Amino acid sequence: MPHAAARSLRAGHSRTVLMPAPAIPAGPLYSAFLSEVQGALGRLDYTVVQYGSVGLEGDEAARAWAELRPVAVLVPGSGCGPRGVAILKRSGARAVVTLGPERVEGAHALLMDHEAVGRCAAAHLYERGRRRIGVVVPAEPGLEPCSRPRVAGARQALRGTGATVTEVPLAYTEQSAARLAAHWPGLDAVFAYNDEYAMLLMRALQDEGLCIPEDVAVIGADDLMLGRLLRPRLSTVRIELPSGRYLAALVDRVVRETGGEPEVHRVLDVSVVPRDST
Amino acid sequence: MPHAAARSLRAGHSRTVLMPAPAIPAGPLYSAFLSEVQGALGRLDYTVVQYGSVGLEGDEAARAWAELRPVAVLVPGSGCGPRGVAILKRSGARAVVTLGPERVEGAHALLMDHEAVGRCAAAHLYERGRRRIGVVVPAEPGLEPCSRPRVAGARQALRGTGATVTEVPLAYTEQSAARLAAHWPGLDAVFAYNDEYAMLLMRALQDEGLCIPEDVAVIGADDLMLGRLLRPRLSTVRIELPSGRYLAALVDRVVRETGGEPEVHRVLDVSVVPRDST
DNA sequence: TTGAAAGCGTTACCAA
DNA sequence: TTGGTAACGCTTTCAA
Repeated sequence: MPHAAARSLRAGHSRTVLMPAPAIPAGPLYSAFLSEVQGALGRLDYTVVQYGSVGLEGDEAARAWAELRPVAVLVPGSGCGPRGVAILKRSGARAVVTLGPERVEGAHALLMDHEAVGRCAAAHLYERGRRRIGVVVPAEPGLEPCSRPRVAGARQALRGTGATVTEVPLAYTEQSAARLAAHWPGLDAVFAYNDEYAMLLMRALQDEGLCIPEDVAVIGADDLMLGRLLRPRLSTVRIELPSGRYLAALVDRVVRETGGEPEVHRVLDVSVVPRDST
Repeated sequence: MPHAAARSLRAGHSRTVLMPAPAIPAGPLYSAFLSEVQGALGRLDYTVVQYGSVGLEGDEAARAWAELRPVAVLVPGSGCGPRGVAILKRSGARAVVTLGPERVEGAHALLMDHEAVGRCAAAHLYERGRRRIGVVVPAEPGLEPCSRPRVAGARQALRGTGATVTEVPLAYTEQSAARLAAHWPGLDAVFAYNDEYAMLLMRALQDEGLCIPEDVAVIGADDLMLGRLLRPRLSTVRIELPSGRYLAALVDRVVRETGGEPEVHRVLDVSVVPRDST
């Protein structure tokens, strides 16, 4: 019964790819992507390990990861700054790839362009004739890295059109949604961050007697099954992540050809799925 | 910059707790539980590692896990038989804990009593006067370990009452649900496996002109937010997993006091949340 | 108080 | 072909 630690000590390197667990439990879309990546890397003979680095801050976390001497690290969100990347590389990591809305100095990046999501949703609402457009900002902590760029994207898309963008804070509770609906700030459309927040908000608005889409158009994101089941059917922004194979291949290539400039890949394929709620 | 492998090699043991990633991407309930466990074990100074063992079969998988010489292994579902447990213990694992519907020889068990879920749902439907009761069996592979016991539990609860239990296969697609609703086998109630399948089925039944709960009572499970947002509001079986701290404490105790018989803990706290769909 | 050496399980390499 | 040895990085132990 071999001993992995001894082997990698002797060899001076391992085939471990480390994926620090995201701080927020991932949604269905992202966790499907992660398990695809796991499968694909496994088929390339890497050992994929998700590391739960609870409550470690910044460089602390990177140091903890470095102790495992992974050959590659896939960092979700903004879990690692430039200093962290340097620590990892110094410890022998051949590839550090960040998955998130912004790139990090020294690391390869799969740039998840959440601004595009916001742009896409806002443009769709504008085309539908809406001019007072809200963008839901979830109150749950840890979602800012996604929600901020979505707001920014919506603003971009509507710059110079005369349409207004209003941030709409919303917690994922019926109470919060009811309160919002009761004091609805007269918006004629809202991009609800994702399909789940959209369902929550739609129900609250309907309970207040507002008609969707006549009084308020609602669009979600992620194209979850539940959107198709709602009435009116929920319009949504479909977000396509790259395939797990794609990321696995990137990691493998970078690991092999050790040198080379960090690559930046824009990876969110975004498209409106218009249905009945807008 | 210390080297974890060298340290654990020298020390002869590690503080790594291994959690093989479940074959099926976990639902919101279970993944929240897992990240609680991670946090709690982290606070007890264990290093929690999720290992993506893609496509390894039975003892193969156990051998791969054993190579990492974890001090404890938390095996979800039925990922490991008695032989696997023996392999792990021989490799030095002080605690092997299975999380699933049935116990495994030699391992401690957190017994997730899915039969209780089925019993609870069926009893509720019976109390509501229903006699021709369906139980959804998801067509998606990998859910059997949960769905089988739920069916069995429903049968148990209704044994000798004269009520009938019918298995209702259903894939998680609108098409499958529509087909089922179009040829609805005249059942007056259905336990839909969970809230998501319930939403899918409810919509399909409504689209066929059936009234809920008058024509068909529908109950889900998991008490997700979406059930509260549906109309009629979805009755559901709330399932409470133990706290992460509980499992972490169990692991810690077993690791310290090395000997001792395997413990079996029944851990699903199950209760009906009656709403408007039954 | 500081420093040197042994040994954990592997594997690469060299000698027989 | 086979077998023995050294070295990977760390910790523990023992000696100066």
